[in-house]
Amino acid sequence: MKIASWNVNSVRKRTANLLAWLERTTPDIVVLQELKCQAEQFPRLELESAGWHCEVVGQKAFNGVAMLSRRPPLEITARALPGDPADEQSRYVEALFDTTAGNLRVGGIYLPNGNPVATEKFPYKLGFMRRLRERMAGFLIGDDMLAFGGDYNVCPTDMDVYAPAAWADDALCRPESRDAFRSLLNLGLTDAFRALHPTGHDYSFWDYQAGAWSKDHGLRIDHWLLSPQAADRLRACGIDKSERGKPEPSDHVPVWVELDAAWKD
DNA sequence: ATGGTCGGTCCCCGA
Repeated sequence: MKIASWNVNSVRKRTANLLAWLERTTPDIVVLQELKCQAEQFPRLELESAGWHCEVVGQKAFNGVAMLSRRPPLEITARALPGDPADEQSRYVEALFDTTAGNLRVGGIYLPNGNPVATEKFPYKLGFMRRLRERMAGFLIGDDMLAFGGDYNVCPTDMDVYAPAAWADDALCRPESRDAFRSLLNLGLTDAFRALHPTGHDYSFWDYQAGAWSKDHGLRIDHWLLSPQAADRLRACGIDKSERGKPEPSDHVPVWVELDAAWKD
C-alpha cells in the first residue's frame, strides 16, 4: 500500500499535474495540503472520474487539506485538530482504513509556517504542534497502524536545509520548532524518509524565488511519521523530485511511503 | 545580467 503527501499550492492550478501524477505513480491514499479553495471549488468531478474518493476540508483563499483514497475509508475520524476551538484554519484531516494488516489511521497535516517568529504566528505553530502531539499520543496506546503525513513546515536537522546558517532563525528551523518535532519522534514515531535514507541531503520544497530549484536550494519539510506498527511494515519511502521540474509546478513535491499492507476486500 | 516567484484576493498577504 502506497501512501503519499503533496502540498499542491492551489489544487485548482495543479489539477492537471495532480491527475497525471496520480495516474503515473498509482498511490492508494493521498493527503493534499494548500488547496487554497473552498470545498465546493475542489475539482471533485475530475478526481472522482479518475476513481478517487475525496474528503475535502476547504477554506477560502488559504490553507485547505484533502484525503484521497482508492477505496472509501471506514470513517473520517477528524476534520480539524482538537484542542483549540478558536482555530478556524483548515489544516487537518484524518481517516481510518481497513487493510490486510489491520486498521490504518492516516492523518493529513498542514502545519502552520510560523513566520515571522516575532508575531503571534510562531506561538500558533508551536501550539498546533503540542495539540498534534496530544492527538498522536492518544492513538499510540492502541495498536492501529498510524501514518501522519503532510507539510510539517519543520526542517528536523541541518541536514534538511541547503544553508543551515542562513535559516537558523527561521520558524522552519528554530530550536523550538525542532524540539517540538523531536518530541513527536520521542513518542515512538519514525521519520520514514530519514529512517531509510540516513545520509542524504534530500529536499521536498524549493522556493519559487531566486532560482532555488536550479541551484538545489531546498528544504525537507514534508514528512511521514509512522507508529511502530506501521514502521515495522515500511518497505520504501521516496520523494518525487521530478515533479518540481515540470511545467507550472507546486513549490513542494510528493513524498510517499510504501507499507506492507493491502486493501481488505 | 546588481535581479531573480507564485497564487489568491482585492489595491496586498502568505509562503
